Amino acid sequence: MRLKTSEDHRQIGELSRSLGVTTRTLRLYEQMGLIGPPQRTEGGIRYYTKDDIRRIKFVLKLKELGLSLRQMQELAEIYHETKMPDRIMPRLIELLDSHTDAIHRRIGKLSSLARDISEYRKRIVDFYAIPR
Amino acid sequence: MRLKTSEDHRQIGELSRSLGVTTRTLRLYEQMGLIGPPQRTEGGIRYYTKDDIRRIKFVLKLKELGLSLRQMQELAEIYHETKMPDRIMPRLIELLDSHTDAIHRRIGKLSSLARDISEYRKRIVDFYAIPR
DNA sequence: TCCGTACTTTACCTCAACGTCAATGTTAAT
DNA sequence: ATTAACATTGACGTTGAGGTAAAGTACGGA
Repeated sequence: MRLKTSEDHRQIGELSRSLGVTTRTLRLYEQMGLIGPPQRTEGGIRYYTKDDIRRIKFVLKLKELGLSLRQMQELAEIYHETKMPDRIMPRLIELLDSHTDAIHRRIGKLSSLARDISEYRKRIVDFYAIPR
Repeated sequence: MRLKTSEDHRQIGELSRSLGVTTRTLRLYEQMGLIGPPQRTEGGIRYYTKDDIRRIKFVLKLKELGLSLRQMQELAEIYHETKMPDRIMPRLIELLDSHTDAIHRRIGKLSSLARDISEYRKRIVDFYAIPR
């Protein structure tokens, strides 16, 4: 039997499939330092432990919440410097807050944009319909 | 006196400034066929007429409404094929409509995202605040 | 031991809409 | 004629988040 999905060690292909990302993504995150490098076999094949996987899921969650990879890199740096979540959590909250603000601003813009468009559309339709 | 802002002929720098875009943008739009090539002096310097400028403003308006350059290219092609706005207006309306839909979808996503974030934030704050 | 599949790294490609040089040419005014 | 300010084209860079291909290696089952 393959080592593929034994209790605590999953290799990249299977893991990526189960997480809904590509292997490229996992390697990229590793390369960017968002996740720590996992253990390897003699031959160099990555094997991810439960902890690794939790870490990855955390990163994916943050991404889903709209943090950019760059921001997560920043968090990872703080994390490595202090090793304590005491420092990282305030920063994370800060990032989430500013992101929320940005979202609300964006929503505002899009709303007014939608209004503009419908107005513009109306003018076009009127102009296009009446002249005949 | 410079020819820069004489009645009907404005050169690219002054025009771009007054429109709030860069010269690069105007040249790009021309290169992409979104706006027709303006007259040039003997030496090759672009001089924009009022008509040119109206056209540019139209393009910028559409852009403001969220049309991509690619979509405007498409419109320009239709326009060149038929030379009649009879064809172009329905297509423009179509594009505006689909764009409006996209905006509303995007707003929906962002709204739920904002909710997710605030929930997540709360969990973090709770977890961070209580344990001591 | 061989095969097929999964894995490895490296490196270039994608999209959008420009930004930013660089090297050179044109214009208008003095 | 010189100079300052502007213009020209072309090419490469940027941002974000990976995609894709190539060429080679590792592993597990038969």
